[in-house]
Amino acid sequence: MPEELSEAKANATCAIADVWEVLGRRWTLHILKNLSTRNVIRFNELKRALDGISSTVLAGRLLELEREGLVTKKIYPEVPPRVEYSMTPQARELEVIIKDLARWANKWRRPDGMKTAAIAPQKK
Amino acid sequence: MPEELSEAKANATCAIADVWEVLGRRWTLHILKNLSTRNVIRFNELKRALDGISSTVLAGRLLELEREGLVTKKIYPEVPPRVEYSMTPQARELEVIIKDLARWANKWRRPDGMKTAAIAPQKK
DNA sequence: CGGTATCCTAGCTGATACTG
DNA sequence: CAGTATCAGCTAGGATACCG
Repeated sequence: MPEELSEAKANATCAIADVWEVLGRRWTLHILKNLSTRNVIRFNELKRALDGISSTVLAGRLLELEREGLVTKKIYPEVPPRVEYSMTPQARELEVIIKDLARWANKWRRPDGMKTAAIAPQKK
Repeated sequence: MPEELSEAKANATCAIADVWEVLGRRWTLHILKNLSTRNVIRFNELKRALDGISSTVLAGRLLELEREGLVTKKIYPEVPPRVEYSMTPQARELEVIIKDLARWANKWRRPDGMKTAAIAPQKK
């Protein structure tokens, strides 16, 4: 009777809604991707990896992800300061789904248009 | 040998990027949800179902979805005009993944904050 | 009915500082 | 190093009006 599967009138997307809002934002997916390849990563390290993102935005994205329970930050009271970000188990599970999505995307990749330039994050 | 699974440096999200841009936009998920419950649906019918969306935006979203190959429109040269929208097989496959996502979202539904209030029990 | 054409605004995004 | 504060630009989204 879990209606996650059989709902017909209520909105199944409700629960997704807020996560979706975060995931849909710029850079978020790329941040997650970078996190997924390493266990932990530091702020500027991540910033360099993304190259093009500003501190402002990166900090914002990370905060959102943290609030959604997808990322945890660990602060080391040192000087110079060190902060390590990592994915939560929740995010690890999401990772799997995103890979399904990636597989799906590759499978149906537009054979004609080819508008999906290999790298291009999605600027502008 | 398909590295959709094992990639470690390239961006797996690349292929997703443009679909993501569409899926991440407002209303899109809801449109898809409505389409998924019915085989075909007409413009204003959909508009009523979403209630709150403007013609401008709905038309835009539908066009985007069509371009992504997720939706097809069928125009009947009648008067008054009738246009039916439906999901493509590609979208049907995506539907499965989105349900996985919904399941994931429900599973990890914030037990504490409860900011994701299904129907918002408390205010603000 | 099923859209387009216009216009307007909130807010995301980014650049540029500046701190602990 | 790891951010915040501030300001500016652009654009997605919505309201409104109109047409085939």
